[in-house]
Amino acid sequence: MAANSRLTIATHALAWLALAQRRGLEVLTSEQVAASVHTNPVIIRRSLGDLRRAGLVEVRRGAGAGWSLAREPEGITLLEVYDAVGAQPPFGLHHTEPNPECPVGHGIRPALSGVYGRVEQVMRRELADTSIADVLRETLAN
Amino acid sequence: MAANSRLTIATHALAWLALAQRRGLEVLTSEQVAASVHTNPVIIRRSLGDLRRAGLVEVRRGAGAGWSLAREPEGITLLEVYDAVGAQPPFGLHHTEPNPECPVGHGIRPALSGVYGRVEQVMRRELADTSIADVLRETLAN
DNA sequence: CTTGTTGCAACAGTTTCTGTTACATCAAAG
DNA sequence: CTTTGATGTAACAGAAACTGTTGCAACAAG
Repeated sequence: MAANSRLTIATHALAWLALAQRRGLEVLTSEQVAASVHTNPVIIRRSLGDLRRAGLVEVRRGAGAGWSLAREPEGITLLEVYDAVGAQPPFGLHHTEPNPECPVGHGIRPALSGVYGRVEQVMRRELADTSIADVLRETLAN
Repeated sequence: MAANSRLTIATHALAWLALAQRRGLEVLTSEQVAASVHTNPVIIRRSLGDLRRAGLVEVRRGAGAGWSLAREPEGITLLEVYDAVGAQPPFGLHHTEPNPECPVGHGIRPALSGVYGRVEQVMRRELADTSIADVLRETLAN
């Protein structure tokens, strides 16, 4: 299992919830979502649980339970989904502290933090520019 | 070992080579670089080996061997380093094919590929805007 | 009370990355 | 030509993260 597919799974689930809602279905069970994503229902519960804690979806328990969007799909951005699923940032610093007696070892971590911060900022700006409604529209166009 | 520190290790090594070169040292051994990064020399050889294959550094073998920059530090961008070390992209698609009979499962992969491609593009543009000389300057300012 | 669903813990399997050891290869220096 | 000091690389261990799976408690509608 190489790549991080958490954003993909969560976005897929949200797009499917948005389409179901448009079709008049009030809720979807994690099993119904799992059938579309083609994975185990527990994976979906974990993912949608993250989104519930972030306030993006709502859940009804007991018999006849299931998931629904907490907001309009136009108002949910991929940045919110990204933050909700807690994926790790693309770049990490040194695992062990570099040699502080070397001028490079001493100052490189704050320097790289600055660069990585700028990269993450443009990434977040791009994710904030795409909504679940956008993804669903592009998805149905294929 | 959680985060991906390959770009960090490689950039650290390049900045250290740039500073050594400015100080009149022709080459650094992988052990000298490892002492600054605070890791094992084999890690440095692997990383600098990637950079050598990408044409960013040169190596001299035999006795008195070592590494040196192949170009001016102003001309080496972090984007080239990023490509050289072959880090995996930040987002991955589904591990298994989603259900093609579901409209969402059918069209979501090309839709997400488009979004992820745009994110990677802005990331690359930001990395291309920073050179090893920039990193070294900010490093020495700390 | 029954039924169907979520919540969650526990665990296995895979992958990726760092770190380490060992040894072959190579080229400069004497 | 031998010695010496370095790179190149394979092999392996250990840690961490993620997906997937099973099992069961908690819960609420009917």
